[in-house]
Amino acid sequence: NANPGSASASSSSGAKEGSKSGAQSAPRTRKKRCPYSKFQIRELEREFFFNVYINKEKRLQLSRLLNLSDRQVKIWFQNRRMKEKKLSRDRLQYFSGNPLL
Amino acid sequence: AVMILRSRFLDARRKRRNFNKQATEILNEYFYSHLSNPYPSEEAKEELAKKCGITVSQVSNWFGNKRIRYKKNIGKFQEEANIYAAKTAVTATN
DNA sequence: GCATGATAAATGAC
DNA sequence: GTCATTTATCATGC
Repeated sequence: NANPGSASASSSSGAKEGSKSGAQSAPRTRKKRCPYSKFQIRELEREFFFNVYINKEKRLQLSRLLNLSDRQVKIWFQNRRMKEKKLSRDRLQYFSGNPLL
Repeated sequence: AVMILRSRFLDARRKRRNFNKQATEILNEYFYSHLSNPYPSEEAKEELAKKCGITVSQVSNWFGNKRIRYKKNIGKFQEEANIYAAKTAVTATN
């Protein structure tokens, strides 16, 4: 898997786009999608259960624990909220067809 | 009990079933007749979903997959493109 | 064994 | 912030 979840971390901080000064790099290469580990998902879901919106403080704390960037944690919560909304829509449609079971 | 239903529902989400041939025909017909801009509006998606007997999300999924897989290998879809191009041409003349 | 539909990271418009 | 989307990955069908 080569996930940064357990201990062999190398991604988050290291893979930053080095476009501070100097030559402005070409159309910034899109970050390759890397699935998160079970541990990372569990912790993210745990926090999501308590509050769907995470504050900056807990975000930084969680990002350090999971070896993810704060941006990654922020985006994960955004995507997770969208997922929850879609699940609600699907559930609604699902139970609308069946009176009960 | 609720949790059981929920977990069963979540598991069933990814149980994939292929669309029937008619639905695929409709989707492909729209895709190849809008090849320059294969982005159906929300209203168009709803209409396609209705005609295909699937959900709007499934229509979005289909177009998302179709766009990238077409772009990634146009040659593989050339034959398919020609078929639907001819089909739309026939319907246009009628 | 790939084709195909659905989901998970990541981006960008607004 | 939402939300449509891109891209890779997953899980299944056949």
